[in-house]
Amino acid sequence: MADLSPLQFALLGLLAHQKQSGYELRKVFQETALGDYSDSPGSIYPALRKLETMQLVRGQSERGGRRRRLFALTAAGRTALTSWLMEPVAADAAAHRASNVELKLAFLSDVAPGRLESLLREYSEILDTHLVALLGQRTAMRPKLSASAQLALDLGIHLFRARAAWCRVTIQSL
Amino acid sequence: MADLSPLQFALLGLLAHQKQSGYELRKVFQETALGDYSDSPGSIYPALRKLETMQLVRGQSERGGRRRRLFALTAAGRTALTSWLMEPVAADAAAHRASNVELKLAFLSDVAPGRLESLLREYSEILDTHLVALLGQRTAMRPKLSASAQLALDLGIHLFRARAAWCRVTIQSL
DNA sequence: GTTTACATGTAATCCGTTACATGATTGA
DNA sequence: TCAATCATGTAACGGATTACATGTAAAC
Repeated sequence: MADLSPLQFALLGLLAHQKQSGYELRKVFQETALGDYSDSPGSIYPALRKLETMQLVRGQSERGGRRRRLFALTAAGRTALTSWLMEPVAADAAAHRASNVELKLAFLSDVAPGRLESLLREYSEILDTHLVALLGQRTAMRPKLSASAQLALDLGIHLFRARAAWCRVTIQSL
Repeated sequence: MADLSPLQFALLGLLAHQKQSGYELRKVFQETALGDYSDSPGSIYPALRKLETMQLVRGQSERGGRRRRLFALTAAGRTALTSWLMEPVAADAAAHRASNVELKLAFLSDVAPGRLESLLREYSEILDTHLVALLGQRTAMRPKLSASAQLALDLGIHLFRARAAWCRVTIQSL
């Protein structure tokens, strides 16, 4: 199974929710905070076509009114999306793709709602170990860092703490 | 002035601190949380060469011991770095490059320490307005979102809040 | 003397961005 | 009818990733 780009997973996730045209998908990226993808057609349409040749989505031209293509997930597409969501969080963390987890979160209910709690637990654990590493880095490098570099590191630590805290609260509330 | 990639700015910033070889720079990306750049030579060396042809850095081969090239900022390089740091934060925010600000933070003391407070203030303001937008989005879209999509949005909001809070505290402490 | 770390490079590839280009439909 | 929105595409470009490739010096 060739793995896909974050953009392609985002498209699969959105299509899992409902059939949409390229234009509609594009607007989602424009208007919401779903990853920082370009709102330009040059990214979405080629990505969709690629997913189509991989048979993960199927596009059907509507007739009547404006010409447009409605894309839907295929069974294979749903499988690909699901197995991505099921992947251990450690894989993303190892690849330094922290935001992948947050992207996954957005699509979980549509495809694999049972995965929610385990994903949060895994994420929480990864965050904790990463935090320990960052704190170690801080004490080790403190003397060598300029004042603002220390601030940058502090901000990083602060954000990881915030993530971890959010995970804990959210797990509690389940 | 052609603008540079985040990686190139990161390299300039690191070189502003001290002369270093490509190998040393590479290790910084490997070992620290400075952006999520690859630790592979395929990214750093070409980027350095490009900076060199632009005359923003100058590399000098050391003789004796191992063969290696020590890179240093040129005057033009320092100017380019400084003007990037001085750029209004709004420009980054508009380009959806939130993490650019955090990258800038890391290098501020070495080049433009006076910029620290104004940068934090600008960032803080941008974060606040962005937060308002996100909260609006949440109330507007709440009914249409799946449970996990709401969680993803919540996490996003939580992290922005954490950033904003950190800014306020840090500004206070100056 | 052989492994490990130092040190630099190139080539293939992929993918996102930017910019350009086209045309249909709706609404004022 | 004229502007705005809907809707899709392509072409050029840049830059990062991956993998490959090479060689030296230190350490054991």
